Amino acid sequence: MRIGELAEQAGTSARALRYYEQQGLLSARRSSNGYRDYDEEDLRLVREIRALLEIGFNLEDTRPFVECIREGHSSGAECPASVEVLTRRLAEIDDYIARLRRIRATIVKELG
Amino acid sequence: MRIGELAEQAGTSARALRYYEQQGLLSARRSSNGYRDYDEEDLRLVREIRALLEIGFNLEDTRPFVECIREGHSSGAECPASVEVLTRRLAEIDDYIARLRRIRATIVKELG
DNA sequence: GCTGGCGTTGACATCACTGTCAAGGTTTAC
DNA sequence: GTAAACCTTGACAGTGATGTCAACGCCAGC
Repeated sequence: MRIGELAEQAGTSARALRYYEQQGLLSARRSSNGYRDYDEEDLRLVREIRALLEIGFNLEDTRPFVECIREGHSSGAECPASVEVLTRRLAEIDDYIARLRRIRATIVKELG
Repeated sequence: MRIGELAEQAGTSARALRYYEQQGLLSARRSSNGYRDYDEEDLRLVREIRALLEIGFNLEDTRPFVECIREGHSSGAECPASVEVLTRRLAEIDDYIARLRRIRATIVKELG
């Protein structure tokens, strides 16, 4: 499939896919005319990336998941490096929630 | 007081203060040599700005607070426009905390 | 064979705030 | 009187992911 279709299926843009490729997260065979050519595995990969981005990871954080899938695992979260990223992010979220709670209390006091 | 001292007292940089001025949040008398000259009121103003930035507001959001203080109120949060900003931010925080909780649950499940 | 829609690369724009540098003027301390 | 430390303005850099535009190539339908 070509880049436009992959983008649509994965809910993103061709521009974003080219960027992921530039960052080494995605690679594409080329058709004889130079067009990028993707398969179902690429679709799974991009969907994993998008899902992670949507919950607040940055692109670099998605790398272990991508590599995990490339190594043949069905879920990107099955590899130690991915687990480490998940664990770290979990701690960040807990910290952030705590911080937001403090800020919330400050605002409520201001409003009170 | 001059810009360097104000920056230090307010815990920021001269660069940032010039930026606030450029954005119309801060104004400065000029000494005969062209140097910016600030007083205690400016210090209060900048501290208010910094406090708001630190709890996640952007510069534009601080404008109502700054104007509130300029109008003579002792706290920037005393004016209706400021209250509106605080209320909006409170709702955003609540939404964000809820979202983070959902993300947290997702991650915990992944790690499961 | 033309038009429209897709693809290609490369480059610049965005947001918000700040760092940093250049090239110069001023003040302070010795 | 000179060096260090401050000030001035203006401009460019960088973050992260993506939008957007330019200038061009390819292909399908009519």
